[in-house]
Amino acid sequence: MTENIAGPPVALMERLSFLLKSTFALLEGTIEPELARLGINGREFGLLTLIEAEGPASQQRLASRIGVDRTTMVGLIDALEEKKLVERHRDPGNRRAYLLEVTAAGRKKLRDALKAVERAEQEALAPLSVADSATLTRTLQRLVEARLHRT
Amino acid sequence: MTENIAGPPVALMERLSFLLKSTFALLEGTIEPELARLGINGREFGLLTLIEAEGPASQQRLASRIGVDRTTMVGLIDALEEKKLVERHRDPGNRRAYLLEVTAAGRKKLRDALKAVERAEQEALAPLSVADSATLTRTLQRLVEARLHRT
DNA sequence: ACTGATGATCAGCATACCTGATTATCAGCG
DNA sequence: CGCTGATAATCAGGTATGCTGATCATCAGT
Repeated sequence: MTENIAGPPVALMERLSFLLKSTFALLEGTIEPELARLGINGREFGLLTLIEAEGPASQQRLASRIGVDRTTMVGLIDALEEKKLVERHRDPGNRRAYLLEVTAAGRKKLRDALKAVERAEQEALAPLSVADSATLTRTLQRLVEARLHRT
Repeated sequence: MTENIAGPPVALMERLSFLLKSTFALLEGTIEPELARLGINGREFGLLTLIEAEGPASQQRLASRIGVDRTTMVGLIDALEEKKLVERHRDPGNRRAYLLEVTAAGRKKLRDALKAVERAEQEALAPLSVADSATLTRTLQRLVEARLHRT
């Protein structure tokens, strides 16, 4: 009954980093195809979410919020702008910077994508009870928040 | 009291994929420097763990166990072999394949690395109670295992 | 006006990973 | 035996990604 038919060995199943990486990969495998049908990817979804939540903000400010390099952000915004989901507006109070804003189409896309992501998350969490899913989310939130307060 | 001083916006803190990725990054940031002092990285640690657990096995068999491409495995084993931590032995029963084995030095390295990893994990989990940490690990294990049984 | 800092951008480099082809070996079958 | 198709490892090449350092425009303070 305790065979090890397939999958990783027991030793790795004890390693938190392996579990986190595997679980993330599992979730990504569900989410990315869904988002691809909407013409975006997971990172773009996250960035859209961020821009909408943070209101108009500069690229560097947004980049620092999600741990993306400033030079990488250029390409990400390029892609979103080409898809007419966000717009670069010069900041009148600081003409070096842009104020990034989500377009109406971007908000629509975000709503659709959010539905898809939530569906994918629920599917990925299907093996767990609702209570256990909620506990998992809260536990991870605590870890991420604790990290911020330490830095 | 509910200010949002820094860190990601509330909207992203609800997204499981974001939480998993962030938590993994957090853990990696602790583990990798520790392993670097031993001259290996996280992936090599995982591979060493796997080879020791799975006994002598072929590259492709091991690769499939951790979701690594067969061509990527070549370079990984090259690096471990150069460090004298594993050895390629031709399989006498199948001279196309190698049987990979952990050397004595590799086992020693693995023991040291395991200690470092466990220390880093405990540090990363410090914000949680021991019970909550155990729950987190078990929950993630259930998700990963459920995935295997579905495939 | 001059100086140092900042926001966005770009060129160039390194890394990582996969696709497809190659070589050696195997197993099965006439 | 000697084919034939499959398999293990490898390598060459392309692609994607992300970073470092430099550049240009702008700002803030003197």
